Amino acid sequence: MSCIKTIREKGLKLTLQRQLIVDAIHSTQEHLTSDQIIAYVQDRTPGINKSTVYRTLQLLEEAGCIYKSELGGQLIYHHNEEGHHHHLICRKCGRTIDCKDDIFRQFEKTLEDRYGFKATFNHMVISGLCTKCKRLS
Amino acid sequence: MSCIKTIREKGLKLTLQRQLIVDAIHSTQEHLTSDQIIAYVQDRTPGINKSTVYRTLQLLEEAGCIYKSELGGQLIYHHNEEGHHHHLICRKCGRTIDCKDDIFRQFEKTLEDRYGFKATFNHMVISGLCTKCKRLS
DNA sequence: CTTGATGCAAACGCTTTGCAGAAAT
DNA sequence: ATTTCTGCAAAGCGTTTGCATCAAG
Repeated sequence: MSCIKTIREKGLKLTLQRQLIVDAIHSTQEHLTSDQIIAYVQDRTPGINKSTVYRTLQLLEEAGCIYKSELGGQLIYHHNEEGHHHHLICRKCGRTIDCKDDIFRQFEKTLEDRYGFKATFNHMVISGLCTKCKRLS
Repeated sequence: MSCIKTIREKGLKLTLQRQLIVDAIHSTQEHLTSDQIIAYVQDRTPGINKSTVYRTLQLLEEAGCIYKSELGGQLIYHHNEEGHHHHLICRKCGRTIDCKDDIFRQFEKTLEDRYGFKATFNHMVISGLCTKCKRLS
């Protein structure tokens, strides 16, 4: 669990709260909203405060342990175990497909050729329809 | 000004407030935040209320006259004169480059081939470096 | 005259902050 | 013992809502 190691290395204190928050983020390959993280943590140890969760998420983000993105006006969090990657989210069933950074290579080239623009794709969240839902619609 | 026409056609009332808000959105090719729209409108006619602006923006969005997206945690608004299009925003100088929908065609195909995923790109905002800033960095 | 829009103030949801007490090192 | 973290409560921010009044049609 590299988050824990990072916390130690930075001389930060390793509290139960922080361990639980790190757990929550690693509990899924999908994104979590702050509410989901708060629920996970409070479910296991009632009494843990929202502000602690928000503070820890901020800390973990600054330490590079997690990513924060936006989806539908909500902030969402994801761990950073496998480096840069992206998500395809089905707007019907909500299924998330992870994909690697290299899908953007060709698209980046197109943008650079046509507009001279060097795009940066940071942990993108792309909305659409997955194979199943595409067939049904 | 097709927004005005749409308002009329829908039997909605054409007030000074609404005209000013439509003006604001057409005053630039770039995105505007709600704050910028509120400022534009109040600058010309002091006393116009925020809630009127928010209500009108919602109305115009539902009528398909404007787009709402998110950028850096903020909601941003853009008129819809030329149909679907996208923006490349330079994270250094803030310059906005408009680009047409067709830049995504090939990328869409890649996603469909590799993941069976039918992506939808709605008025995307892509961050990166423009030609000038790229050279300087 | 009728319907719909406005301004105001208050509520909203999510996130952040100041502070005193509590826990990790 | 010394930091640093926590819970609490309160404030912050952008946005939304209920309501009485006002204006467009």
